[in-house]
Amino acid sequence: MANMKEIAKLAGVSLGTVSHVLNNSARVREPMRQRVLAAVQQAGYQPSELARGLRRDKTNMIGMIMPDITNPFFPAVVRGAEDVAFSNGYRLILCNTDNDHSKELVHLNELRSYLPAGLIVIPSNFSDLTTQAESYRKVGTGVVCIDRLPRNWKGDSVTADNEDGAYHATQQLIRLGHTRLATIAGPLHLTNAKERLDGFKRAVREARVHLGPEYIQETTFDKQGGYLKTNLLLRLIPRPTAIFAGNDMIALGALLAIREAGLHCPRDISLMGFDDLDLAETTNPSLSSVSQSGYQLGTTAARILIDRIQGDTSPARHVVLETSLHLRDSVASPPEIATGPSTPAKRTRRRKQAAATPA
Amino acid sequence: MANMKEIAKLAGVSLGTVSHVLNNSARVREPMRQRVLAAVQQAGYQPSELARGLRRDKTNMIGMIMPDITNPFFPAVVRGAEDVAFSNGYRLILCNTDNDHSKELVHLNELRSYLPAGLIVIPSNFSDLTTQAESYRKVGTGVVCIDRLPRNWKGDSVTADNEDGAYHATQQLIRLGHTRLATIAGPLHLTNAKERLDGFKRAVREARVHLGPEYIQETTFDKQGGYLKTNLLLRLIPRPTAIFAGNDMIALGALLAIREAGLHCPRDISLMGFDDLDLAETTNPSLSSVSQSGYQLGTTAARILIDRIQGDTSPARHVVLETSLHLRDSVASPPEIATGPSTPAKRTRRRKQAAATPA
DNA sequence: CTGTTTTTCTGAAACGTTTCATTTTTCCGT
DNA sequence: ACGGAAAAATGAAACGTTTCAGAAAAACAG
Repeated sequence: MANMKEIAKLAGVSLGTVSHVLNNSARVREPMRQRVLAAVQQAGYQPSELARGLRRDKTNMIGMIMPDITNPFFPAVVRGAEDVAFSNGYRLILCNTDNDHSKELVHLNELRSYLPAGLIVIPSNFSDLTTQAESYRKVGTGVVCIDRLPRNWKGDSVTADNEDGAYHATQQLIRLGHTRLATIAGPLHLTNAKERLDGFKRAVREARVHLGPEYIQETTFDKQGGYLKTNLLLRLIPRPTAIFAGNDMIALGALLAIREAGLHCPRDISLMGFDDLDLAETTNPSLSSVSQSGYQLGTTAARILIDRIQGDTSPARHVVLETSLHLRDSVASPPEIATGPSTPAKRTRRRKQAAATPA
Repeated sequence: MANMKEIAKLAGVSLGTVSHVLNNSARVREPMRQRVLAAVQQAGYQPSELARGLRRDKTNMIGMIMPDITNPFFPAVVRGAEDVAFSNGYRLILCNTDNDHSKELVHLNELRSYLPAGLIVIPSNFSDLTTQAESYRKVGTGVVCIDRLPRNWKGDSVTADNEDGAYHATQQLIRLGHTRLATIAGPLHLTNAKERLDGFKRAVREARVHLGPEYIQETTFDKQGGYLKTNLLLRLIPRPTAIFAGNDMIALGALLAIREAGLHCPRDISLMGFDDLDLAETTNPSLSSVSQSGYQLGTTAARILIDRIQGDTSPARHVVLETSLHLRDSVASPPEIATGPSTPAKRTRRRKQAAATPA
């Protein structure tokens, strides 16, 4: 491929001038500028990002580190990030950690040798990101953390309003008449799982409903976890009439367990999920869920990162995205109260606006 | 970050020696080698991939170009590719084309400036990949094409055995007694959609079933397409008793249309999908589908690419992966033949082994 | 016109590697 | 112990940019 030297010769100018034209790094008089541009055009010249990165000590690549692209919530996040990154001239390097913090560490270290402009990270379990990000920041590389935060995270972050979403979802169950509530939370060392449980608890507390500890289960964020814990919950006496699941995968497992137990959702038991994955509307019954926009998570993170790259040095931003409640067929009034066919109409309730908390 | 010069000084050797130790590019006596390794260890040195790529005229990045990571079939492909790429020291750069060939072209061009070691591409609609790949290959960059092939593709490829999968799925419907078959194919300019239709037709022909052209519909690979075309099919007289959908998204739309028409699947009409997405087992009824491994598609492509990078110059390989039939609740015998509760047991039938066709 | 200031342009150094032609060291046979 | 061959180590050039100090050109004031 052509290089700058050839362009310089072709345009009859010096190397430096070509560079200045290409980067607007100095005034160049119009006729000369045009000659350069013409030569670039003619040769189909593209600057080498490698040489550029080497010289500038920074490339236009953004490392995206996440647990597993195969998890149905994450692709939208990646897509969001890629869209704004690409349109600003940045490329995404994808890394899967499988929620293993040592694998995360490996990625974090190896990415250094590419001098990425920034990092977008969905931290793994027990992530040590806080320390690592410090060392990245020292060399001027931004790191923004999304979806969930590692211990002591002080940097930029974008998350959903998990507490609020869970609170309103639970409140809705209570409003329908449920008093025997249960929840299956995700791993509580993850901030998002913890916040959702907190929201659930707040709604329960405010409604002055008493709940034995056995009605609050913790498990992994997957179908199997939901299945096993639901089997436990279904054996409790009295049996819960509504389950709030920490995410849709858990809810899916719960649905399976409910069906296997010969029970019927929502007649015998209501079910609420979190994330509002695509599959929520195709299950049987369709799954009510707290909706959060993965895409927006991604775009927002990329936006912040690019701002930082371009010199924004304001204090750490903590963007919290609104959620909305998506009611479908999996929730209804509890058996004792049920009045005829009690499937509430599909509807969506908006939550508070996204809030950016500077400092 | 430390560079080679510092390591050289630290170890008391020359720059070249450090490089030779790191790359095994020349014999270095053991004591010296040890001193270098120790210095590397001590300084936590990592070679700059930028400098390395610049000098070698090739990086260890692999460009992965696909329509949309948000399409539920693709994340597994990416994951497969990333797994074998990463474990061989390569990184994945992700690009979405939205099935737009001009966007694909942009990506193809911009990726050049990173000197990627190779490209894995799921071509967009009307892709001009064949031409582009030629110019990449000229500079020693491998390109492997997966899932579907652009016009005149002669290079390495990995695809599923679409024809065979569709053939056996259709055969199964026929075996159950269906004679009024219909299919909703994907966009027929895509090779995979075309092959699936071919398989369908072959099974129909072999069974000596006659099918009017109105029983064969073409649409986009999405829910909406399936929904609309199913509405058409349901109005035909006689109404088809089984629909083979070009993929699971189309099947999903079909399911919706069937339900809305007041019909019941599989009692009134059987439905078969393709891809066997995760959601196939959570729909109501669960969806029978031709299963193909996206993950394997990804790993195989990456494997081939890395072989090429390491100097494999054998003729183009065309790997065709087996599919398997995943029967669930959405298929049963047609109404006229039905004998009691006719839900066939869940089972999986293996198809022929993966075949590599060297040239 | 001339000297000064301002603007534009140039050329070389530097970024951190790999690689190749040389030099230095080691090894071996006599 | 010596000379020559083989092996090991070295140093500089090159990859394609950006950037900086300085040269050249233009603009301006008197």
